[in-house]
Amino acid sequence: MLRRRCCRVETRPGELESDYMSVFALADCNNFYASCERVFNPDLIGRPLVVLSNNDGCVIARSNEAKALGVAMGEPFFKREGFFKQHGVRVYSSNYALYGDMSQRVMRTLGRFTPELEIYSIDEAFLDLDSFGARDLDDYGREIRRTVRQWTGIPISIGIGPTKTLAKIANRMAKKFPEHQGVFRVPQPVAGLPRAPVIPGLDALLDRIDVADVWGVGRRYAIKLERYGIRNARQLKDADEAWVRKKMTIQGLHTVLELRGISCLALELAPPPKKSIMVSRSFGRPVATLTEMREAVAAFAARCAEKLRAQQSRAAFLAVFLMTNPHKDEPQYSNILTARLPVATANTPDLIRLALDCLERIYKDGYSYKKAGVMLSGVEPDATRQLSLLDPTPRLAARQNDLMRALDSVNAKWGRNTLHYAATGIGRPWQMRQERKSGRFTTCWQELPIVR
DNA sequence: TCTGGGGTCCTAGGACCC
DNA sequence: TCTGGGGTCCTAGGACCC
Repeated sequence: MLRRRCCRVETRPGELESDYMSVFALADCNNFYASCERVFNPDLIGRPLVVLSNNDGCVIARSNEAKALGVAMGEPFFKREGFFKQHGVRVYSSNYALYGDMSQRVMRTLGRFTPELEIYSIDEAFLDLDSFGARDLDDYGREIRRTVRQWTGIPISIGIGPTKTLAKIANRMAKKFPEHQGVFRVPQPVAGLPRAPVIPGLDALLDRIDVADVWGVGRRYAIKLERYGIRNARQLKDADEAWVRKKMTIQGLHTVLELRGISCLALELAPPPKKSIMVSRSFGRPVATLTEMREAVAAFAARCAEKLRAQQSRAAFLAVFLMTNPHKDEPQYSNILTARLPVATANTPDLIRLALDCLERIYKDGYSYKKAGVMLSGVEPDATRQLSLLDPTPRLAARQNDLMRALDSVNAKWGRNTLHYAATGIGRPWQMRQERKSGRFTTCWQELPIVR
């Protein structure tokens, strides 16, 4: 998920809207998934612990102790299983119901400290601290951190700075060096024009940051920059604007300006609705029959429809794709087919029907499929949708909407898939493997003992 | 045996039109 | 044989994020 670019600057250098008195904080949960597991199993505190991706494929979160053992992000679990046993590393499947709920608790807590909060990802939020300039911001940061820890059990780090990019860097410092006790601040500009703010100590700080660790610089750009002798954040900050614009597009230029203390990326308070929606999974075991594949694809389509309705939108196009396992020495096949819906819709049966249609046209017998998915595009908010001659009659539309609303509210109350379409299957043998999942500590009353 | 899922934005280039 | 200039729209591919 990435909602990064929302500009406050004009793209032509020299026409910048001055905004250099902003103060951003980035609150980031430490080893979030690992920390969530620990909240409900204190036994894990102080032990090496990893959380695995879907299907228990690879490592996607590590406690500090696991990091210290040299466990890398993204390592395939099967290659490390022996090592984990040997070093007593505790291993968990990902438990998104738990992490999602813990995330909400953290975000609600953070919301008490600022009127303006951007939830950037499951474990990160930007806070607008503009109006707290009179306070000691380091002190305020420590108070936020203490409160989140106390109310949710989750440890966080806080980085503060005049731009989002600098707040990100500050957060890194807060995490990396324990002497800062989880809070680090890049000072506000003390002088200078809006186009050239003066920030004390900035060069010395950025000199210590690898260019690859700058927000917006990925692996590819890091390699490219290195070729031109740019290895750290200070060198990137001082790079020529036109050159950066050419080599890294407008987004790269924004990163450079942000490093200088010129805010280009505003806070996004309400996430804009998604323009495309995808649900895809790798299967827990290979799927080799059309019957099973139909269930899986129907389930993906149904989930897409739920996401669509959750953001009050409809989709005009639907695509189905499937693929075999490229890591295996077996016959390979993959394909994708996109189709237009007669009218933009968020009605689950319509989406399932079209998805199954597409599937039948690309499915080939004789292969073991590893992964499949459904994608929706041409997604528009209900309110602005073009009307069509093919639209269902108002009466039918109202009935469909009522039915979907009822379905969604039952599932919201009693848990996902309490009510579902038969086409999506019951046994679901293709479902993800998650053999090491912790309990649904916060979200599932069904698992509590029933007291009579 | 076993290698995640879900997004966004930008640019270049081709098709097409006048 | 000669063979403009400028605009729009769409798609593919490349980059990024967590």
